[in-house]
Amino acid sequence: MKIAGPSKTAAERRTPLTRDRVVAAGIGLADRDGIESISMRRVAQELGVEAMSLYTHVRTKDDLLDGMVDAVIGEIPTTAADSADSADWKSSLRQMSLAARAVVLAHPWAPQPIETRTAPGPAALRYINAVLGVLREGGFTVAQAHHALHILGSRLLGFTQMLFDDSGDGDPEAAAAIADQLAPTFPHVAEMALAVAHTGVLGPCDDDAEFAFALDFLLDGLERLLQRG
Amino acid sequence: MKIAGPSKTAAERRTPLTRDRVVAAGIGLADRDGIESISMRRVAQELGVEAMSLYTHVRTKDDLLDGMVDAVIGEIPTTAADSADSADWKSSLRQMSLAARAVVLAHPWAPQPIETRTAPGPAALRYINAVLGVLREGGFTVAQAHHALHILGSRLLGFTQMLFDDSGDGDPEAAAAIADQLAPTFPHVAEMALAVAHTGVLGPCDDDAEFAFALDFLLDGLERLLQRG
DNA sequence: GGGTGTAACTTACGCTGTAAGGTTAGGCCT
DNA sequence: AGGCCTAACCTTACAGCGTAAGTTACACCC
Repeated sequence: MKIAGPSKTAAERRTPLTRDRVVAAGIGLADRDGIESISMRRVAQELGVEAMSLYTHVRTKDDLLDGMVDAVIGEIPTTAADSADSADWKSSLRQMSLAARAVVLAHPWAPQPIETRTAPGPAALRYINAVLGVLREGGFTVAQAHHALHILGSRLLGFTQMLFDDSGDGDPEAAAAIADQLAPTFPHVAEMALAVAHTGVLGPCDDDAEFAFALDFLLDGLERLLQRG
Repeated sequence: MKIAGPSKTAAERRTPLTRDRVVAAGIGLADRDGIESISMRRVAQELGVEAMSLYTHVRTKDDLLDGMVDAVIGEIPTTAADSADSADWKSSLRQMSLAARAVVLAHPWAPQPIETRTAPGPAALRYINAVLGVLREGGFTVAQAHHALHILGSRLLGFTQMLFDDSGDGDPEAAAAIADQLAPTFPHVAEMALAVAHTGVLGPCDDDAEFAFALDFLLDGLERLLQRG
């Protein structure tokens, strides 16, 4: 039974679903509520649609995650790779890593699904290709570039995953209490926790410094690798 | 209604559940069927018990994962940290990383839950404490040791997570086909894929070499960091 | 033997991903 | 105009998930 009325075109009734719109809705939801909130029903709800409708545009939930990951990686600019000065591979890679980090900071949920992907999407390939291009034109052999890729590892994608989260919550007093508790059994851990709290790890600010330090450390090492031949 | 019969003690009827037994069952299941097969019902089944019974010994599923992760980390020997020769921090760390890698290879599912933990368990603290001890006694300042921890990152726990899995499946012909397909759009990726396949990445064997190379690269860098002061 | 404590079981709820099939609307051909 | 095709979207259903709440069975102590 259908109620008679002025019929509307599909476009009028709703903007049509597409893979891009589904993926974008997933990214928006993850940005807002975290990666764990991603379910087919929630994403569909975000689009004013039923869960099963998504399957017209996305093969499985994993395919949706693939899309989200690749879209995020696609946000990373690779313009630094286009520098004419091939001797400047170091600052190109530095720029690219920092750009990647900026994107990841905007999508803090991204590292987890990135690390569980099995195959790189087109955007990931494009990015890796750009990195390899910088290295090769900078004088690295194929084998050296391969090593560099392993060494820079996740930092090329902008994240440092720590053994544990040491970005203190900014409360030196609480840190001191924790350190006191740890001291008898784990003196070195306590010592570091205290020091980190004292010297003022102020959230993302000092994490940035730590990221930059580690990145430069690695790039300097690669430079020596290159010079050594 | 109860059928009369010779009553048995709880111990006779079944070996009683404990947190350790639950955790061990989880590890065994994950070793066999992968981390994705871990569900309260499956783990319970492994123990001949109902799912809800696990909650007597484990607060939530996440607590179970915490336990599994910490038990695995607890398998890593830290004897290398007890070396009397404090100048030999480099080989101590090398030994500890390789030992960690051996443990992780025995539990390939471990990296994923490790990376999603938020707080380190006792075994993790013990391990980190041992690493920091080696660094401090080797002459590193607290700040330097902190940097070293960030730089060695996941390698201290024995894993290299790659941007994508480049351990070719050992079929140079297939690799060549893939490379041909990639070449027009991603020439540098294709080049590397071909090279990796040619020079014979033979599965875990060459992954070991790659891991060792990256590890030594980092340790050498740390040594210079130490000497520079 | 009655009370207490503990460990295991049972039931139930609201989620999940997705298979199978139903409905609707527009485009195209005769 | 009538009929069919196709694509998009919806409905229903199922097996599995984590876990809250309530129940039972037994060991032990007074």
